[in-house]
Amino acid sequence: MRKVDSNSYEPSYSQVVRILQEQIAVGKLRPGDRLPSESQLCAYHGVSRMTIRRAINILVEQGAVITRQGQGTFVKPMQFWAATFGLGQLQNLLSDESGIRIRILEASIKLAEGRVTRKMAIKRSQRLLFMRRLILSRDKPIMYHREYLVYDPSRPIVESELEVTSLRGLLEGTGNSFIKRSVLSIEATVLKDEEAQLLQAPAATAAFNLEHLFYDFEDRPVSWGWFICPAANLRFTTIVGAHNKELLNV
Amino acid sequence: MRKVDSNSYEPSYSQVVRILQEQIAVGKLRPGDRLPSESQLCAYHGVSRMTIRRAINILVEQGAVITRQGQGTFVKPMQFWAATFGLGQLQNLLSDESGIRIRILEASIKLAEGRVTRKMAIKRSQRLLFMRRLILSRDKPIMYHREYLVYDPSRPIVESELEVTSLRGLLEGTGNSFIKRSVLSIEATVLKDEEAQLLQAPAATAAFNLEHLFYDFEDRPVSWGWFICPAANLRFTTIVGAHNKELLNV
DNA sequence: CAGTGGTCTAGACCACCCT
DNA sequence: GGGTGGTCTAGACCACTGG
Repeated sequence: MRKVDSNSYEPSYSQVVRILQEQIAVGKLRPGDRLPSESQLCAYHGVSRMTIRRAINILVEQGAVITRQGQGTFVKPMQFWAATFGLGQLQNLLSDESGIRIRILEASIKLAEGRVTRKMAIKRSQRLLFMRRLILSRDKPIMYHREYLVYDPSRPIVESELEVTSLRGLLEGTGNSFIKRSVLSIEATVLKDEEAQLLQAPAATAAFNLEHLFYDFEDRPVSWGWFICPAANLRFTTIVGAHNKELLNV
Repeated sequence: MRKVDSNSYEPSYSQVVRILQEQIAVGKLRPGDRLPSESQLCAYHGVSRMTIRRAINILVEQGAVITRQGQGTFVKPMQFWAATFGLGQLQNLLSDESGIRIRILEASIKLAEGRVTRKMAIKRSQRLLFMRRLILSRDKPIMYHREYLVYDPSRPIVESELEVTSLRGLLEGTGNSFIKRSVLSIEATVLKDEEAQLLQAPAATAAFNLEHLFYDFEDRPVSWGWFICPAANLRFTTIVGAHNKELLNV
């Protein structure tokens, strides 16, 4: 079994993490097994207890092991429910920065009514900037976006929104320091006729609906909208359980 | 500004985390702002540097702040791309433990062919256990499951699969210590006629397709399958950015 | 009781950044 | 050079678990 090499450029705690990960990955440590105690690992690797603890904490955060006070540290079984899907995959879709363009289909002032007033918790009389955008990759439409923005000339967010021509700008652009948090949700949906036409897809195509609700630092909703992305363009993938980093590209 | 109370039952590092989170949440610390240096925080709160560092590391893992060696620690802007969606929502759907039943529609031995051989990287002659299950909640069908299992009497996984009558058992059950890792992916799809009929839904309803590929500790695929879940039953939600825990139930 | 992990300290040395 | 975060040590005391 390998030990920590204190002459390496890699920090000791990181070496310990790798060594333990490896033993789990090859099945030398199986789910439910107890790891050597911290003091044993200290003695074996010749490092201090804090270094060992740091390594173990990293494995805990990764979900690879679980610590039980008074008992020990144990290898976790694969937890199906622990799987998480990131929006990174969407980012990949849009990473071809140069080929991405945004076409603004509509930008108009509306008065709040119906669903919008409830979603954004605003009065019916409130003025809203309504926008419809089409996101194109190499001149092929890949996403459709609808958004309601609170129209308040005293808040510069509207201005910055109007200038947006890149998706990156749209979602993490210059103006986003006005946004404190955002509630996102993903639904499966079927393209409506209008959407299918805009996205040049057959009617009734499966699609993701990514809804977003942005809040400012006063906890007021400032923007509500959603992206429609045909299923063919997007798929969320993840790996759960013990694996080597190299597998992440599978 | 509040300080750490060393007489509290809450650990010091945790108090520091809360205090800093709070200052970010109320906008006292804005995106891009620099936090007080670690030594300043030590002096202010009257704790050691390791305690402060531990607190800051937690904020780093949460994505709330970023550290830059030689410069300082800064509040991160809200990162749309950092959003992650967990399978916890699916778990909620199935959490009504007593009301959940599984009906086995089919369980038969097949020979590998076509897609399956490629997905599972097995020979055409390989024998597979093919299963179709319907998951019911209070006698209403909510999910449909298809699965191919490598049929190898020397491996006990097949046996344990056949005994499965609860979903919890299926996904994290007794037999799962044979599974080292799993590749999951989510797609948007439209119910096929057969699926719609089984799920008692209108034809061409939007649905999620959750595909899973399980590997054993020898890195051999042992199970490939997918869940079909009508959109009405499932929605993935998450919050990104500064927020109080209480908001997570919104 | 002995052994485990959980918290915490008061130092140390280093790499890095800015002026 | 002076300040920042990054790594690490050698202790300490505590809470919890099991026999």
